[in-house]
Amino acid sequence: MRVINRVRELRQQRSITQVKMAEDLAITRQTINAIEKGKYNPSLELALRMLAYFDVPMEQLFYLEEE
Amino acid sequence: MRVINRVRELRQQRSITQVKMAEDLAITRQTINAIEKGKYNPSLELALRMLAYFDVPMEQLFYLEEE
DNA sequence: GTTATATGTAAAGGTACCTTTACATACGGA
DNA sequence: TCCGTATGTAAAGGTACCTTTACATATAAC
Repeated sequence: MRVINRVRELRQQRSITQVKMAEDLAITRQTINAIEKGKYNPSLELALRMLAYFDVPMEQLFYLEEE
Repeated sequence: MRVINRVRELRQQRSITQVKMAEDLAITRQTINAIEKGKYNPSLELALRMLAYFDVPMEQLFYLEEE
């Protein structure tokens, strides 16, 4: 059960750079990049902050891959 | 920005024990207990599995405490 | 062709998450 | 009382998350 994320898609839809998003969320650019590249999942807290940032419900940003 | 969770409330509403919930989710009872007691937050993956388990949207199980 | 912007990646370190193993308290029923 | 069930908690170990620092490539503008 992997977690799929659409961070890159939503970020690019809004024409936001990794740098700006990192600043806005008070985290590092490397963290954004690693999450977009699927290196690891964000913590629940960071995931919730990203939902608020993009103003979307969970299922539009993170969801479980079934198998 | 703390994460608030209502795991205990939803679990008890459904009359499910920590033991059964842990078995159903294939995790340990200690993990359920620690999360209910606020010792730490679940990973995003486990949080998503709990949403599916209780069949509720994110905001009914986990949300950010504002301040 | 140099500069600025955006992104990719890596190593090292700290903390959070989750496990296994173990012991403990509280409660209800036989 | 004794037993079974439910819950609380602790220590030790492994992996995941996130940081700081650093260097790297690609592109577009001037």
